[in-house]
Amino acid sequence: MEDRYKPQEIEARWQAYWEENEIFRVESEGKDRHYYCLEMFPYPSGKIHMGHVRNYSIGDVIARYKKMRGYSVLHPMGWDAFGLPAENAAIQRGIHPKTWTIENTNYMRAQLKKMGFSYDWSREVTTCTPEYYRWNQWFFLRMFERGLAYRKSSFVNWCHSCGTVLANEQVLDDDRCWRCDSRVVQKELDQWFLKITAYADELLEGCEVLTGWPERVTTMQRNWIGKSEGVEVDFPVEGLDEPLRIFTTRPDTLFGVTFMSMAANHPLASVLTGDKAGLQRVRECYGDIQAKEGVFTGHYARNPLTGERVPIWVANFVLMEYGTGAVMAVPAHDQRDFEFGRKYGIDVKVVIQPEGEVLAPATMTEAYVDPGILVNSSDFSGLGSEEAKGRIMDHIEGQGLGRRKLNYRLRDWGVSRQRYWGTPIPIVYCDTCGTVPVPDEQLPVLLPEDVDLTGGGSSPLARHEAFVRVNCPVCAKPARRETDTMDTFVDSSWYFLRYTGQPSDRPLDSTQVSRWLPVDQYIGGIEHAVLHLLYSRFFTRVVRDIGLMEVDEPFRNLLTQGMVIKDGAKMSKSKGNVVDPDHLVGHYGADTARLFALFAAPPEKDLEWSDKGVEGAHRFLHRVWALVFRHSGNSGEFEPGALEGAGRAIFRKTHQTIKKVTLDIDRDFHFNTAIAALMELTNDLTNFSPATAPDRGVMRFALERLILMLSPFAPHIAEELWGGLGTARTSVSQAPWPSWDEEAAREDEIELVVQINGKVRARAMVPAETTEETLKSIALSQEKVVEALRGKPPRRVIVVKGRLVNVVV
RNA sequence: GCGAGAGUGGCGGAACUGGCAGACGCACCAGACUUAGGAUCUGGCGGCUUCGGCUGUGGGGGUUCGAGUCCCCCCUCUCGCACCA
Repeated sequence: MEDRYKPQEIEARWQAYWEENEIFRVESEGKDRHYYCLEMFPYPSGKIHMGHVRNYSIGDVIARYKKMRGYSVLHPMGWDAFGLPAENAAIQRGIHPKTWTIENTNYMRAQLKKMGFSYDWSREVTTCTPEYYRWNQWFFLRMFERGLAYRKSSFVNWCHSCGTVLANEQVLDDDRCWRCDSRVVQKELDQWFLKITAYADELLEGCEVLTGWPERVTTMQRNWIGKSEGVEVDFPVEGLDEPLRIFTTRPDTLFGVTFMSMAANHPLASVLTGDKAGLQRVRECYGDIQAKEGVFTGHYARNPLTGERVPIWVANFVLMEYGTGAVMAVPAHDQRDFEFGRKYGIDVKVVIQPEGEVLAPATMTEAYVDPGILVNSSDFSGLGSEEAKGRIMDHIEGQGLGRRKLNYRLRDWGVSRQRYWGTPIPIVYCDTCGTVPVPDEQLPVLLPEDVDLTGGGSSPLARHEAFVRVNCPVCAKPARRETDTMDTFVDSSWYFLRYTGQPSDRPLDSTQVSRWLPVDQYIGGIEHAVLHLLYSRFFTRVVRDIGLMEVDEPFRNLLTQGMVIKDGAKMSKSKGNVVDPDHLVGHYGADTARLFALFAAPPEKDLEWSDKGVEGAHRFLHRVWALVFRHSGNSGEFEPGALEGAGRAIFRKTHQTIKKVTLDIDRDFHFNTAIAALMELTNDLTNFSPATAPDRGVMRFALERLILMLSPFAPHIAEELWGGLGTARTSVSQAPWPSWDEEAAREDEIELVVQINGKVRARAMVPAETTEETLKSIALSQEKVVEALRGKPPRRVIVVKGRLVNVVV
């Protein structure tokens, strides 16, 4: 073995070895223990960045560790390869999106291989290939059959200059297009939707069983789904046949209604309101969080419970998107209604009194929104507000005035994109037959390659005559294809199923899915807390209901890694604080890059990048190399029970380190402290000079275990050192993870801390098994303790076995 | 505003069920080897100190023999949601 650590010379060699010997290929057969370790696949934007390095280093440690623990590990990688940047590159640089994408995947695959990640590349998935996206189409058709994919008119973000729809996240803060900076407008278009709301309840309830997910992620999903239980009530409108329907979660305040308010874009708003200028004024501050603007319609409604006549207003803060677009207003018990009512001089009627207090409309400064006792509420007066909710809802339903209703914040998922680089939606429009699904046997609907992307205006596919023209699958008359493509979140909603098996005639291999799913550990960024992770949970249930598998939840455990930041800010080109993984790997090697990414912070926290810290990680690897080199020829027999002195201490430290590293990985993947423990062991070994044969044996024993434990973090150097230790062996990645012996790890001496009144005053080395009585007498005989006691007996003595004695004087 | 999380040396971060605060690494200081050091090795490294100690985990109070850890109040920061009726 070389005397100096030269990562550039060894890393490529081991990468080739792993590849040639298919070390990380996982078999599909066998009844062994298996483990599915998955990291979010990247968008092939060109090069991997530090976020990828960190994400994939975390996953790789887990995968390699589980493999050493005897699991069959499925650890795949692929490409989220459809998407907008490919089209932009085409427009800006004249490269075809496919060429651009494939070139990027080739480059990035090479980068990932240079990082030494243990992927089973035979399972690679690329979503922009017909072999993959035909199954997007297949799933879409199954959803269409079930009424889960439907078309409706809806408002979208539209950029005139780019001639296309923008996703919400592609619209900048001031309503400008992220690409061309022109104004984005709302435009009504026919769009395809997937009916995720049909699963709203199940997705919500599923959050309960996701105990392996960070709580904040399930909380965000719960909030996103936004279920609320309430009641819909019809308020008759004077002079109108049609009642005004409202939704409320506070039926207990129904007796306190003093006006009604509706959204400015409510269908009745323009019908009822005479003051068109006022209506326009309200409309202009629709959704403005500061404002409380309203206009009186001139009409009145009748409270169906009380018969009271209440004015109907249009208010800017009432949203058409939620509930029925109209609300009953209770100024006494709703802060918005209170502010609105004050501004426009509307009555406040108190119907809930807090205990031990009496609210009066004249003196209230804010709405009382908490529970209390009902007053002025007919037969319901005197009830607690929580109880009253149920009773009043019963009454409303019994009288036929309304019905209980669940409302969700969650909207159906709009998947239409007026883009080229995506999955064509497999639908044909026929003048005779209407909306016709493309038959399965005609899939895939291929994305044509000869398109004009530079034209602007309409979507590229809509301009592609040969694509658009088609004969109707039902009546064979000329018809037109749907020219929208699918949101790329469709691609990423089921790719983890496709990794388990890639049959050419079916979307997935049910046997393999049931073998591997759910994913044991999923690792990725928090930015997908709702979007990708919610869509995948939805898709998984659809695939289940189609009958292809029995999985409910796709990801059993989720680890959301923190951002990589530098100089206090997220790495970005515009801030000029990016670290290029290529340079890093070229200079220090992949092992150093991995080690630092794992050492500098626990995975779920943000990681502050430090060039100096990287050098520290690099130095550590040099020290390990030098240590192994120095002792590579050493060996010797030893009897653990017979060890003494330094040799015994090293033996114990080795067992302690195995224990700590194993538990740190198993409990929360705290690699930073695991690596710190390996550094400690290395420091101890560096200071250990074995002089006897048993000592040399202990050194070798310790080095072997050090290398085994280092291997998931820094696999290349571990392979090389494993070989450097001499005897013929297989790849270190195929060696079993070391185990520890509690007995051997136990300290035989401890430093007893002696406190007086809780302050450390003395220390003494004592055998670890010393009894409490003896510890007490040792403590009391300490010079400082004797001084402090001055002959008097201690007030109290607390003995913590194996740790300390506190003498209270 | 609501919800969640976090505040520990110059920095990143350790500290299991309350029991030696600051592991490990970085930076820094001193020394060794050197023509040289931005290489390597050794040692030191929270603050104050009359060298006995004192003090210290955002601030204040409390429980306890003992609090970074538990309880109450306050401050700051980060993230998420933000008129959801």
